Amino acid sequence: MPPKPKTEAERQQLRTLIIDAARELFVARGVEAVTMREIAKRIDYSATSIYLHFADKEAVLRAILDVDMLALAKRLNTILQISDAVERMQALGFAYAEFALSFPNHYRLMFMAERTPCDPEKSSLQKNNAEQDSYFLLKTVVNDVYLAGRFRAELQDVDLIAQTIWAGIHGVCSLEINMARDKWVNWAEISARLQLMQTVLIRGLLREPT
Amino acid sequence: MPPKPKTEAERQQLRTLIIDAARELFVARGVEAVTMREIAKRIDYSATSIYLHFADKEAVLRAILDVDMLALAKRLNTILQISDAVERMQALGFAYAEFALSFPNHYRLMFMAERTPCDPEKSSLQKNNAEQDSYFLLKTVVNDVYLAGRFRAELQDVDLIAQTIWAGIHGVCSLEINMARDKWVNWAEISARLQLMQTVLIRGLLREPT
DNA sequence: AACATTTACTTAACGGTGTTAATTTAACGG
DNA sequence: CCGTTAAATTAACACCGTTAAGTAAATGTT
Repeated sequence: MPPKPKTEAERQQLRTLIIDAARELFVARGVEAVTMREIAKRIDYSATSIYLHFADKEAVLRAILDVDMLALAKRLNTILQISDAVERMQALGFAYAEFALSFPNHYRLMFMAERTPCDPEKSSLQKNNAEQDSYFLLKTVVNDVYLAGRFRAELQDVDLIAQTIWAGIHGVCSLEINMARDKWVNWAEISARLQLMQTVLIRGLLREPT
Repeated sequence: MPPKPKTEAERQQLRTLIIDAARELFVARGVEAVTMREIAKRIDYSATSIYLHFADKEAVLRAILDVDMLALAKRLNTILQISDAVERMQALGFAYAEFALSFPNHYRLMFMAERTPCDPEKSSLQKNNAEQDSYFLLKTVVNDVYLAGRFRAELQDVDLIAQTIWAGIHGVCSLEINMARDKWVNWAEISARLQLMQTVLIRGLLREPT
């Protein structure tokens, strides 16, 4: 039974209703496995109604990722209360990994699934705002360590350092998410793998005296 | 026009014809985007003929991965000619990354795409044979470094060390493959990222003197 | 030599997909 | 009070993976 006029607030409400239903299903069973009809059923609408709010399935996914990137950034920002720069950097790695391993399907959507590249222009998130942009937060945290003169002398590119740390932690998490059920490899405990990666990153990047 | 009898060799030939056509398409455009009808057209058969040789699309993919895992192992084995254990270990990392970055869609199928876990029972590859099992090759190479007493004293688990190296290299490669087109991040050169990861791994894992 | 059987393959068809077009229903502005 | 418009629906399209049913050629048996 379709009534007519809808305030902008109501439209937005329905948008987030769709996003939340879709996320729950995507996370539980993967994007490809979930149908538009299924998402619609979940919120008692017809499948075609979704197209009044999103261009296509991909657009629903993008909207979800935008919201979740913000959630990740918010979560990671809690480490800013740590005063020591190096400790803060390590804590960021652990917080990131905790997110990835707590919500593996989430993480897969965000950082492992094939997708069209994310354009800052088209995102609702503000780039270079640490509260919304997790990469910028990482860069900031790395930069603090850099300014404290704790990195090895030859390491002068903060982006390069940040990307190496990201790669290390992401490597551990993504292998865990994708391959850890594989019987082929005799996997060590994920906590041990994560801890060793952190240690290796710190030892490999910081100056010798502690 | 269907003739009747086919030798086992001919059956096998058709199997690899299907595999090769499917791989080419999968690698070019991703598994989901390629249809069975398309694979069939490529080799001038009807779509249903594929089902005479494979249970379903997933089975075609598995067969491809089996072949390609072997190809990767073969490629990586060339590093065994290097005599120094530490150099050999580094060379393995570079060779692995070269494979991943040269055949990104291949690599995605093998190590990044969601898939049912790989069971050694059902694979044609021999586990713990360095010529076919790349993880075993890595473990062997790591073990040589271990036996040479080059790792830090507290590192006693060869699997853990191997998995950390794998995670580091995989992290660099998978971020490159999935995210490097992303305008959000100011990416450093991939060669610099790979080199720094190698350096960090070596510094983080090996004993101090050299 | 004739014929039933088996094999390799094809076309037809099924249920389901993302998406678009056409249609209905309800509230608003005049 | 009625046409317009917005929100929703149902119908429909082209295509997907897969299965069922059908067809043609080589074989083994008689």
